[in-house]
Amino acid sequence: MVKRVTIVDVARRAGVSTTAVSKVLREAYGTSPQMRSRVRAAIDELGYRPSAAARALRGRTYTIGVMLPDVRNPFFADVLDGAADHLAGSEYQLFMASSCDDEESEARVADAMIDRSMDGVILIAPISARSRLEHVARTVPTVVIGRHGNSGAYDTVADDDFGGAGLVVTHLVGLGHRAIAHIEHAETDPVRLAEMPNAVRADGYRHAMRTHGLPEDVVSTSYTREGGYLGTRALLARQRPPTAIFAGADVVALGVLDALAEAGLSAPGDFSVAGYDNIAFASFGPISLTTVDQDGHRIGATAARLLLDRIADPARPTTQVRLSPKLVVRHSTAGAAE
Amino acid sequence: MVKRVTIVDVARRAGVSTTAVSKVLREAYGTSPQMRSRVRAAIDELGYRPSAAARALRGRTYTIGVMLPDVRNPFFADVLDGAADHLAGSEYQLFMASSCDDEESEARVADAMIDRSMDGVILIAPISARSRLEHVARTVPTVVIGRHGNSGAYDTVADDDFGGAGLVVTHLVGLGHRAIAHIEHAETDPVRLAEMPNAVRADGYRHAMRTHGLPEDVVSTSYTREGGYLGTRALLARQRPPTAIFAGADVVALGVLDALAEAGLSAPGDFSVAGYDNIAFASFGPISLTTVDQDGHRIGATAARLLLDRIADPARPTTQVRLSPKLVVRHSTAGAAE
DNA sequence: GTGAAAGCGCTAACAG
DNA sequence: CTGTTAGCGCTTTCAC
Repeated sequence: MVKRVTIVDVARRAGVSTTAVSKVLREAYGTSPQMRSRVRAAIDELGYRPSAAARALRGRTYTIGVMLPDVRNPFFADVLDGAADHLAGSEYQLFMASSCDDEESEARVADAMIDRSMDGVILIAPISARSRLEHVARTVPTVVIGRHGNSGAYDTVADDDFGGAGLVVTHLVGLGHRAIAHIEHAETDPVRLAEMPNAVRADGYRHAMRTHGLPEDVVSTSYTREGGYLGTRALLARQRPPTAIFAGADVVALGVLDALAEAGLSAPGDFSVAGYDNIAFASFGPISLTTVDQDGHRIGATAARLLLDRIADPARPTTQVRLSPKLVVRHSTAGAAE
Repeated sequence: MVKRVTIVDVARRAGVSTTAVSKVLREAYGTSPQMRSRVRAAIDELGYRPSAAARALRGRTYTIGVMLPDVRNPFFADVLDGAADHLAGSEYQLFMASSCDDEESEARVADAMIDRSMDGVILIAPISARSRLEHVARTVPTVVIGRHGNSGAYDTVADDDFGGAGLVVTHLVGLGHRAIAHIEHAETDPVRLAEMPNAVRADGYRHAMRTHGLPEDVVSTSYTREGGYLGTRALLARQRPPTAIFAGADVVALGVLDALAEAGLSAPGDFSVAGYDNIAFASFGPISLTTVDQDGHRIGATAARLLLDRIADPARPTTQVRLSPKLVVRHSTAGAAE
């Protein structure tokens, strides 16, 4: 293995001290123009890049960690893109790690980021207890995406899931549907019931249904394709199935369509189906899913911005950003059969 | 921000030297049972975790970097799962970073991993020049996934893309098709033509067509949904379109189906369509795509195994693992119309 | 404006 | 078996 070029090599080549090189590197105060150019020249000639690992011990690592719950959910790709775009051109590098939908693995991932002295972390839709998130946030600048509770320890960026669910219900009611079922991600923990996007969407659904004077009809499974499949099977087994199904996430809606196809049914002919997230596949011709776009790109970019601000000033008061979603009407929803 | 517990705190608490703590941590030679238990107790009481950042300067970081070209391609999720599963239980933590389909961003990502003293890197389907890959491999233990050339500097894990393409052609020929088009990812660089999976698949297609005495019919676009869409539009515009379309990747096949749907056509009624990768959506009811499964999970697990072996012994000779793909027949392919 | 020196948390020689 | 000591590559006082 090749030996790395270090700051000492650069200093020797430029005929200056390592301190000087360090200052030029960080554009710190106290360097003359001619020293800067000599150091820069030496850096280029030698192909020097500072060791982030060594920097970690004293200063920054220029590393930001993103914890995401599920590599497969394409919605998170949009969030990542947004964060990456915001960070492009800066010295920061994004690294992601996925957790496995349980608190222990979330803790392991967050600890791993802390142990590696990352300068900041973005946690996407974490399920961990509030106290745990605050513990992380007290150790490293933290932005939480998706959770609705506000904390004095971390900034948050979330979609208005309550309003977004309302958009879907209103759309379906406008099409003449009255029996509208909602497939949600089962949740029992009281804090998560108040803070997790899935729970807030379910609340928004319930509220909207009540507002329209319609009966609530919630099926609890999980935010996966299988959850949608199982939920739909349960609905189809009823004597009087609903006429419309609002899946809490697009991946769930895919499972709904799976189950319908298996039963020889389709959307919107037999059932209207709507999702949430506007993942790339939602626009896929044969699916053409009506859904809610929560602009993952903007969410990611906002999270990156808040994080850089907090890294710059860890003491600044926390912010909660809530972005407004918009309904994307496609072909999976249509007027209710008489 | 809270101050971290360090090895000094643990040593003081346990009444031993930091060397002793370090040895216990690494299960190194030269510690008595009673010392081990005292140190372990102190670690637990204090909630100590070693700083990977500090370790980086002397020993390992227990960090493995995975560079992937596209977060959106669900096939890579399988590879990641495989690698993560193999690493579960070990001290290693996986971090991923995505590049942007150009050599410069690949270099930036690989350098970022090197700068952070990662113990090893897994590069998924990199497009960089061979010399660049070997440069990386001389700096850090490296496993390359997807590339076919073999190198003395890095291990490789690849699917038998040549054979896999043959499976598809043989399947379609067996169904009675004779006009079979292939949509590939355009490639001009000579090394990539020999090493990249897309190019090898195209070769396998050509070879299989020749073997069956059929005319080659290749459309060059890109391995994206849009590439499939555009390629299909071109095919449909012909006087005599083919009867079957073999897309070089499942995402491409989705674009094919997009274009067909737009033209009021469908698979397998009007055209047989096959893909490659067996991404999760390929099994989605309304799509039900015939495709080739290259077992991403096993590819990822194998890569992780090779990487750990190389980290343990950087001098060992390199290995090239080639995994056999298998055809998954679903409903998007059917007998050719007479 | 510049550089010598100390030290971040850990590991690895080397004595004892 | 155990502890002392010297760094790893960088940043940061603090003299000059």
